[in-house]
Amino acid sequence: MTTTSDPTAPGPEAPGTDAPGTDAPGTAAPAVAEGTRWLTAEQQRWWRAYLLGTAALQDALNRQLDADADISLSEYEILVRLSEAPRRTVRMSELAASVMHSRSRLTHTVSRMERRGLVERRACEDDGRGINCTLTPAGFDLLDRTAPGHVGAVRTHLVDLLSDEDFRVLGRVMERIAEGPRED
Amino acid sequence: MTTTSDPTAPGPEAPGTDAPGTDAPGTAAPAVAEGTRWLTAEQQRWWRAYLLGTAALQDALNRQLDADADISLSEYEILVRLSEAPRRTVRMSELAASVMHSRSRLTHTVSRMERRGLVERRACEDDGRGINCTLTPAGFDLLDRTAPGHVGAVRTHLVDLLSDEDFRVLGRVMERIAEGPRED
DNA sequence: ACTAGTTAGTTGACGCTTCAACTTCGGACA
DNA sequence: TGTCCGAAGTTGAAGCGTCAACTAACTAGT
Repeated sequence: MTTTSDPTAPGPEAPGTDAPGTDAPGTAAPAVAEGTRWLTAEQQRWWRAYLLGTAALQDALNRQLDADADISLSEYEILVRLSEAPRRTVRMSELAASVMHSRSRLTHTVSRMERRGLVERRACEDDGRGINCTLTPAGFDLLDRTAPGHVGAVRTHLVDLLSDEDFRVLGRVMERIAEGPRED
Repeated sequence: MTTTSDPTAPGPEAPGTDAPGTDAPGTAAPAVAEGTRWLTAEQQRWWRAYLLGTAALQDALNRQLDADADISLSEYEILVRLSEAPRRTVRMSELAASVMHSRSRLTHTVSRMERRGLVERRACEDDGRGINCTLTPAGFDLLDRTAPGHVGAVRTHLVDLLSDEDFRVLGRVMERIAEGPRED
């Protein structure tokens, strides 16, 4: 497998059995707390697949968007949320919540997007603290041009790899994860 | 729903029906290419859940690890990979591949970890280009101390929210996603 | 009205990631 | 042997995200 360039057989000094990750440490491990509910070998496999899968998908989508429109997936998501809102306008804090960004992060991102002319900010009428973020025509055009390529990527890297049923399960599972444990 | 602070009814000028994201644009949209296979409303819902779910989980795990051990999830994964290897040693490029990081990213991360005394780098015997990365005792200790808390977080934010069957499906699905479409 | 507490949003510094450029080494082939 | 190409790693700059600190405005209790 090309990996075993090390000829040292797993002899006495070779560890590897008692390494904690998310699995149980080998039999009588030292400093490890005892009450821990480690993952089974199978669960560990799924967990690792999760980490690699999400990383791969994120990567693929980001690259596609960056190449096609010089925007990131997060920026794309912001454009989408705005495009769907009543006057293509959403308050900063709502926008932040809807894409799961911190307010700080959204401020930075929106500032960059504003510099590019994709969105505009304007003070809220009814709430002196609020700021409304609006999608500009240029921003909408960009989204419009970018959407087909993006959907294509989502399909090839995700949807088309799965049966309808699997995708449905994935979706429901993700909804539960997004909600999180009882009151986050 | 607290969101509709805007009293303007969806009248003539109010858009929102023809906004492309991953869904189909409303009826006769303008500039949108015609051949696009948009996502159905249901698929879109799952896709959005995916984005929010993965974001939430990443966040929760990173916070837990950062609070407990001042390391990120990526750093934790590196510690795990090393701890499992024959001499707690892995070549940089293999390590990068195993956690899906670019070589550059791994170099930077490992440099930081080396400064903290968690890992060490040493030239490869057999290949003049290669660099071996080894987990130090201090690094292993950190992993050892951190693992229980981390597994706990993985359980509360993921495993315990799902039935065994759902988790299995999630895992298999993620394996397919990680592999990606025919030859990446 | 006054104060305290909360919510909305921004800012700047610092840390992590990406990207392109670079160095070094190994393998193939003449 | 010399040359060429690709693989392994590193580097520094620039972009993005996080964190803590800050301003400003709403809310509430007195």
